[in-house]
Amino acid sequence: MHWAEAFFTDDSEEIIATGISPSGPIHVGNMREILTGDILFKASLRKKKKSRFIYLGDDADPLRKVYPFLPQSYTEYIGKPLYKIPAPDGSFPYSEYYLTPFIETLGKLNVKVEIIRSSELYKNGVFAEATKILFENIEKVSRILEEISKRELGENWAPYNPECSKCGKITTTTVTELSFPILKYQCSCGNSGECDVRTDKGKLPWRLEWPAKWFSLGVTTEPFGKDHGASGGSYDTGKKIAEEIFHIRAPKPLMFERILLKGKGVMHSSTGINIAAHSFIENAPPESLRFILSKNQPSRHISFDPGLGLLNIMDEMEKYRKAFFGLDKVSDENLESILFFSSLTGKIEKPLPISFRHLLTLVQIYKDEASIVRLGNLGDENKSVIHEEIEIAKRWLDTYGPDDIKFKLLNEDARVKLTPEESKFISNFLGEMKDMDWSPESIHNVIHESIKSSGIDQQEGFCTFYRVLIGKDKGPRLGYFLFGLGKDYVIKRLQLNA
RNA sequence: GGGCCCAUAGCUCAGCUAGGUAGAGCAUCUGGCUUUUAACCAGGUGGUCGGGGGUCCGAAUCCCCCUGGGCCCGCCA
Repeated sequence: MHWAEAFFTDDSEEIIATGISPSGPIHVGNMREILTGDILFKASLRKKKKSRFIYLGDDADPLRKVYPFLPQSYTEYIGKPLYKIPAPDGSFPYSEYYLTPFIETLGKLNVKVEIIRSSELYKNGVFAEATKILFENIEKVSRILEEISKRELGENWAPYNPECSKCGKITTTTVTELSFPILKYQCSCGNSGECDVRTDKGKLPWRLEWPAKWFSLGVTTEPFGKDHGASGGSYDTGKKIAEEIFHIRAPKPLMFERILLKGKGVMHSSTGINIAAHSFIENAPPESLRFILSKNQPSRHISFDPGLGLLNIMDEMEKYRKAFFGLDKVSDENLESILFFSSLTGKIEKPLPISFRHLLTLVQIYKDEASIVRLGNLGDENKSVIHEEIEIAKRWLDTYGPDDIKFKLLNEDARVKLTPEESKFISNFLGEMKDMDWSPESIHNVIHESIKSSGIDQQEGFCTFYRVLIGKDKGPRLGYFLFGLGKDYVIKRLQLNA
């Protein structure tokens, strides 16, 4: 059984939650969380469970540091909530600047999720009840944190970080007095003040905010990265607080491994080792990302390769699709589930009449879409899908295409040095092509005949064409290639080099 | 110091939740074919399931120990 379907063992209602901090560009590695959640959500619906799926944007988190992609001037914003500071391009606020492309990306990936900003939860008092309970049990809460996470909280610890009314930071305040719902603080900027913890004038610390979220929203299932799952980590403390303070069951956890960028290491926004999610799905087939995540077990890390590796993924996905429609064979008992969870439309898409790999060749030969459709024998059936696929193929080549898969025609007047055997072969071909039927198949046949009649090595023969036309030793299938270039063009180039 | 994940064919991985004759793709080999940006078709070879112990009629699967690799463990997320 598929991992997502095996995850649910009863028919109770599910509220599946995920959260990603919009503190920077959301990258492919971050997508594992939301897509794992989405796959679980869809699996629960398939099992006829009543379910909701929530994404919580942690926009109330403070800016931690000046990330490498930020100007140095951001030093002044460190410690302030992301939804209260400006974005790098001058727009406002910071959090929406990174949330917007992410939300667009979700749409393109067929992720239908309720989007909630944690700032709203504070503003609307949704956390008020949870906060009250935490304050009422402050002794017990701090003991749990200290015992399970094996750290000391210190004298001035409070279950709430107030925002300084003067400097706006929530990381520099020290609580001096607390009696729910009002708390007094002293800030290192010199200011002191009061704050109502039922409002958005501050924030719960992460280890309390997480279980408070479970309590306030009724979360039953939550996928999260392994960093939360370490012993003594935030899931451990959250679980205990859920059970002993809020008297609820902690959500069923699904811990997933990280996504690595092949050859580079773990994806991280702060190290620069990452691919922005919105950029990947613009420059590669979006369903490939869903396919990768639904096919792999969450517990396994994924070595992500947007170049040649992606082509293999596409080959595999096309094979799966064909197999689903009885046109190929794949021995994977989860074939149908994997395809369903990869789908961008809610149903399993038919395979296109052309592979992504072949399309990459066509878009390099032909400038106009009409020719690609004609030469690829694509028909009118999937016009808009094919249009989109062609655009993606072009962008993929520009963005991730490895050099040995790209080619450019040489200038029309370029001369290439050939051996006598090669020249003879070209001449033979020119002789034979005069009154041939100009179609990909017959071109292919004539090439083979010319190879035989000139006694040249087979591979040499093919190489000769590529050297004359694109200056490389390898290239696209010659029949289609020459056909697309046009008879006149081919004759011209060959005569010049014969 | 603590924790999690991974280890199954040359490579990438299924199979482990509920123990019952060890699987796929790629690579390789054989045969076919009018070879091309990692061609296609048919068939074959290939594994003490990391090591050791235990439970069991029976273990890749469950339990314990060990080894190797990856990752995590103040705050923040």
